[in-house]
Amino acid sequence: MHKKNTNKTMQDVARLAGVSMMTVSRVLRNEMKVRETTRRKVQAAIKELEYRPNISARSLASAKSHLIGFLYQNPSEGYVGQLLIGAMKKAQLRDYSLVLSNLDGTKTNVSDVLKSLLESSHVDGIILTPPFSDSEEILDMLQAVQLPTVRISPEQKECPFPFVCMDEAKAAFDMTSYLVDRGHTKIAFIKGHPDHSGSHLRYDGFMQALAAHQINLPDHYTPQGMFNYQSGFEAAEKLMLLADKPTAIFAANDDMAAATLSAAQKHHLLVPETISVVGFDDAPIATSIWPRLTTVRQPILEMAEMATDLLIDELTGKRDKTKPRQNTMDYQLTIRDTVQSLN
Amino acid sequence: MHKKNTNKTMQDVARLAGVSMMTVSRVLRNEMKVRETTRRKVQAAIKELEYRPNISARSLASAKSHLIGFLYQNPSEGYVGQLLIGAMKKAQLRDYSLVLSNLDGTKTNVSDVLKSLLESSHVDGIILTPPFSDSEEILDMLQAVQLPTVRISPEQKECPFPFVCMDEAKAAFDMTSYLVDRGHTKIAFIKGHPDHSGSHLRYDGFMQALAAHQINLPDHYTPQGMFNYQSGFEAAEKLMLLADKPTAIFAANDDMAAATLSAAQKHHLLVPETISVVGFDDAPIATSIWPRLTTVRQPILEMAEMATDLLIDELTGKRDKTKPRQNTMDYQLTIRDTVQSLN
DNA sequence: CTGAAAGCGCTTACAG
DNA sequence: CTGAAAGCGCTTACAG
Repeated sequence: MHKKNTNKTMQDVARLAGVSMMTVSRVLRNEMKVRETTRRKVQAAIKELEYRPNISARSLASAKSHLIGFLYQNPSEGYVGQLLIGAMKKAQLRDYSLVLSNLDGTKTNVSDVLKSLLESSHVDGIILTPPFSDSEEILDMLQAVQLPTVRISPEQKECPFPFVCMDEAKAAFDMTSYLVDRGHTKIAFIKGHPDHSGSHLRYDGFMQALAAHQINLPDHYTPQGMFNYQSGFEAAEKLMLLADKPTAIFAANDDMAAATLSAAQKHHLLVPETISVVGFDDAPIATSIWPRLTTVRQPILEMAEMATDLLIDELTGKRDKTKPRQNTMDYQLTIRDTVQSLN
Repeated sequence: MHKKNTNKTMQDVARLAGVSMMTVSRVLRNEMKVRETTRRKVQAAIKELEYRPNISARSLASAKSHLIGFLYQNPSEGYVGQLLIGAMKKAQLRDYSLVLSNLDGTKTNVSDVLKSLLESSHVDGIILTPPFSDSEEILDMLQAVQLPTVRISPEQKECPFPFVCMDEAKAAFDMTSYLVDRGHTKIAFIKGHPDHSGSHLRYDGFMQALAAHQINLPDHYTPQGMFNYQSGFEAAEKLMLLADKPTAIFAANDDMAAATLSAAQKHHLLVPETISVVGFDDAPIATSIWPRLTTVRQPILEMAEMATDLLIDELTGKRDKTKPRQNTMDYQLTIRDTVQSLN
């Protein structure tokens, strides 16, 4: 019953357009070597018949699965969620599906998990998200099997796989400067998960800004967090218990910034009156807390979309040679309500 | 290169096991009519060859896509996220893939979106999440095309499609009673999105508990929310501005309960000392805020898993006639730190 | 309980 | 620029 539109086949289109299946196939795959008039005839026939190619048949014949593996870990739900939505959207648009692979609990043998993913799913390509974008183990394996791969926010730019990233160090530098401009000199920084390159980049930017403004960094002002809420809460509490409290806390991501707000509440510190807080990402949580978080907006969704496009271009041989394989996107300081000016 | 394991085909297994492809296929699909000794031989061969069936070939031959449509809307990210994880996990386990369809921006023509999903994706079945589990428009369409469908947390139990739910009214009743037992009599309720059946069920349970305990409900004590943070925040503020403030607020879901905590902070009300707050769902946010939220734990993930199983059983003809098609799962009051006893 | 044959709807070389 | 043939790896009737 619901197959009424299913039984229109390439043969039908070919017949209606007065060409061979081969030509229809060419038009469908956007190959260049088709005469313009022929192309139009075929496209008209496709439209009239409401023809939809059968993905299974295509996959079988081409020995391609039209599946993309999406490797992730989940320290920060909001971040990964955005990434996923962007990738999913683009994939769907271009007739690919995502196979999600959560490598959370697998500290020991990431490569085993990857291997079984490759064997069982027959993915055509891989999207790597932090911290896997910089995992030598994974990168080596992928290169060995020559599986097209694209990376999101890697630190290592030399690796041959294309990527899309953001200048996280510069963004952290700018955010720190913003704080300094508002009169803050006692600024603490909650570090992110050490496996994630973003942690280092953001920390570096913070340190550089401090140096540039000749600001001293007191002891104990850079507690370690893990990018999740719990670790951020604990790190923030340490800071709040210090005799010489900071006037501003820069958390390496929004989840930890949100946790810092909670910790402030627990310790009866008013944000931003008593203590200013800024985050990084502009994840959904940034506007789901009160006060709304001042943070660095990363175009997370757009980064995922671009990465997915890059990969599919490569898979379909549509790679535009003029398009860069290394893309650095813009960020933006998003000023909301968690910073007080001391001037 | 990465296809080393791909080229093992059913033919190879058949040869090694000394049977026909037909028999291998039967074993693979767990059909009953295979002699036990034959089955073992085949299974051994599969194992030895590390044979993995080619999904595309199977789909093509069987005219089934092995795709399941997952319809959702996104008022509460945490809730949908859990649902998604559960469904995804089970689907993957049983060789199915999910096609996500977000019906958020499409107030007007849900049926158009559904129609195009059916035509373009050739899904074998559908998982309906709230509020679509009760959408007559969608239910009618799905029945018309006879597409196997399973529903999560519907209100209408009469519809022929199987479902899995929870006794939300009873859970709300219990939570309200819990508040009453702790001496609260001035209890407000922030209502959920009117399209979601859960909103009514939870509200009903709340009202019944009040009646059972002969507690009066002051005017303005049941502001309307929409299940998201923003609406919860506004509703909570209204309550906090009342001359006759409640001592406890029951938000119809955790997102709105979290917002209530934020609103309390804005208005310098201490939780739970000055005002108690409870939620519903036990979504991830419940423990990502401070104080940690007392709430009703719904087994969201498990519900999605069961629903997916139900659907795949039906799709593969494995439906166990003894298994109920209507499943009501257990809930649990999860007591954390946002309720103060007045006794 | 088991098998030989046909075919699912495409794409891939290979010609022209 | 276009086409005829073969085949991708399974499952579906149909026999026995």
